Amino acid sequence: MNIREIARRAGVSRSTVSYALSGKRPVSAATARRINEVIAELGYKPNASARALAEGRTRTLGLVIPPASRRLTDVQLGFVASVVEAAATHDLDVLLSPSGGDHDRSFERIVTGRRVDGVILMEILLEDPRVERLERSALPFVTIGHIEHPGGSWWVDVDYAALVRRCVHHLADLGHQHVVLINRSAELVAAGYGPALRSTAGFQEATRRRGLCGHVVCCADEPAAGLACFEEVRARRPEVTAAVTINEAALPGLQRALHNAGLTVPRDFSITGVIANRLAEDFHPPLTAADVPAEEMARLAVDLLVERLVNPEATPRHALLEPVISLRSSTGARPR
Amino acid sequence: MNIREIARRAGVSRSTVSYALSGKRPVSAATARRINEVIAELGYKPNASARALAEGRTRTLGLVIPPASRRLTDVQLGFVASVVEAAATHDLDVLLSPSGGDHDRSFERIVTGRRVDGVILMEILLEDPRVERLERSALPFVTIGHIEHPGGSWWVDVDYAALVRRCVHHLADLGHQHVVLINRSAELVAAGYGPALRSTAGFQEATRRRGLCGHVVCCADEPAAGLACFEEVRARRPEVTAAVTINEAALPGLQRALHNAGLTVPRDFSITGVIANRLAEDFHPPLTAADVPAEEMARLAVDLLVERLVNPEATPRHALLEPVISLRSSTGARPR
DNA sequence: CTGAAAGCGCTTACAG
DNA sequence: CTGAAAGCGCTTACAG
Repeated sequence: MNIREIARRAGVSRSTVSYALSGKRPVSAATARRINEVIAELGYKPNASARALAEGRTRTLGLVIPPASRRLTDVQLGFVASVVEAAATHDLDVLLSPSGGDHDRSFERIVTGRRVDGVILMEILLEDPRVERLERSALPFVTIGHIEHPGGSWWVDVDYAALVRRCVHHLADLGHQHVVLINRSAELVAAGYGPALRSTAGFQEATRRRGLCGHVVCCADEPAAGLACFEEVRARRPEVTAAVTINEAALPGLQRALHNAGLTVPRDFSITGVIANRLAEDFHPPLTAADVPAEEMARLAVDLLVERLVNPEATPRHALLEPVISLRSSTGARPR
Repeated sequence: MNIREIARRAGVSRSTVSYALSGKRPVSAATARRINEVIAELGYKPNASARALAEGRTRTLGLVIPPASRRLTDVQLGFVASVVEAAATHDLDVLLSPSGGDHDRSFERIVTGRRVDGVILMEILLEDPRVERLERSALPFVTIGHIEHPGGSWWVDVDYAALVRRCVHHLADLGHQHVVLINRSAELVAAGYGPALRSTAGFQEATRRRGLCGHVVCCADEPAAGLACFEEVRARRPEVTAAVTINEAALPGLQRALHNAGLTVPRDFSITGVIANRLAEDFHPPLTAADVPAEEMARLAVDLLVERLVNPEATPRHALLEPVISLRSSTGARPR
């Protein structure tokens, strides 16, 4: 079942069928109708590989995700689904590629096999070999997260520094004087993971400005680490009355640690941070936090990439999102 | 940069380059070395579309996921990442397609555009139009979840009936006499979602056999519903001392409801069920539950699909997994 | 062991 | 408004 068969049955040439399908050349109403009838009758769809080969584009985007072994957070996973939906609105398919670990073959296939027209790269590091690889490849790409880049680049990010600053100001307004930032893992910080670094910077700046005593701790991305981390903070700095966190995976452990310590939120201890909507609402009590707008980020990333595909000469653009902080129930006045 | 250029630089014909790459025809050691040098030097990779067109296969699998709008559970999302990893071990790429909602175009592209060699279909219903569509299409596919099918079919599933039975037996052994099954949503049950139906069947059979008083309630896939659902059970059936659940999304609400009711698990109330490892361990206290083995399911699904691709005449095979129940800390003797 | 050529199923100048 | 033909970059019988 191919275009030749459709042409034969409709009594026209293959080019006419092709043009009827693409609309790139006018086709008489009668001919178009006949062609469409045959197509509908046989359920014909052009062969994607043949079209890609002829057109020089695949109508497919690559989405590079962290490997499953490094357990994806809720936000990350929601982001994947949202990218697929956003791409679908442009009639683009999405090819998934794990990277890192021992998945270089998969990443190389994406970059160099001309399987995709462009790439969205999640979870980039300040020094990221994948970014360098993509830059050499001439394949258009958009990153989630950003790196300061001389020539400018295409990205979407959440302004972690600003959000964490706002969280600190909120706590300062409530009278807290000793606060802690529960950051992502020490490995990520060492690897130059932007959100972890920028959160620290924002935290330190805001605590300084407000005259608070601020303390930053790294915490692995898992509940057990959250528990241990909080217990250590309580032991070493009992004067701390509030925490800001960007570590979603640690939340259940944090919750348990608070419970174990007999602390009631927000009466005895306040918590805020940058957390996926869904997780913030599942916390007990619901967290006052900046909701990471995964859907919006996905949509913007796809839109930027499409813009770059349509116009390869476009000057780099980006979007730095600063979602509002949703006031829920996890922050309160400093206990005395 | 194409195969002609490689051939020219290596001083051989295009076919020899192709055979050197595929190994489908012997190539003299000297020639092979020369070709490989040129390839390495130029970083050449065959154009995937051209190869797909010539070979008649795309080396790509389609993974049909539920739409992001219907929020994916943790298990489902982990499954996606695991499928990508399992496919990568076969050097296969994965094309993602949301289905349901208004994503029929995407699904149709997958099915009919010859974009993929085979499909893995998640979250199937007893009467699933997508399954029927795939059956008509002659595209090999494997489902996650199964439907009784006359001719046999290819699938991977977890034996929810057996696992729920085992949970009930466990509770019966601990002396519980009034137990409840917290099922997935009424909509899913109405739509014929297998795990929901089979869990109910297993629950009813086991409670009958052990002479327990069992009660089944449906619960929407979200924390708020879990909370409301549990409160209603407490109000209407205060004699209930244990719950079995397969509803992961409701767990945070369940947790909160238990807390609100002043119940300590497992002293006052026991909980068990079929729950993703990660969530079971995040519960407080950690849940005694059957861990849904998402990674293993993903690997098996990919392996089955690959087997079917390699041998189109193979008789349908399937895998019904019955993971062990991990004893953690959420079940105890019936309170008196 | 190697090459020349046909063919995969499209798109798109070129010509009318 | 339409058609014949070249071309996209591979693979694979066919021939030697």
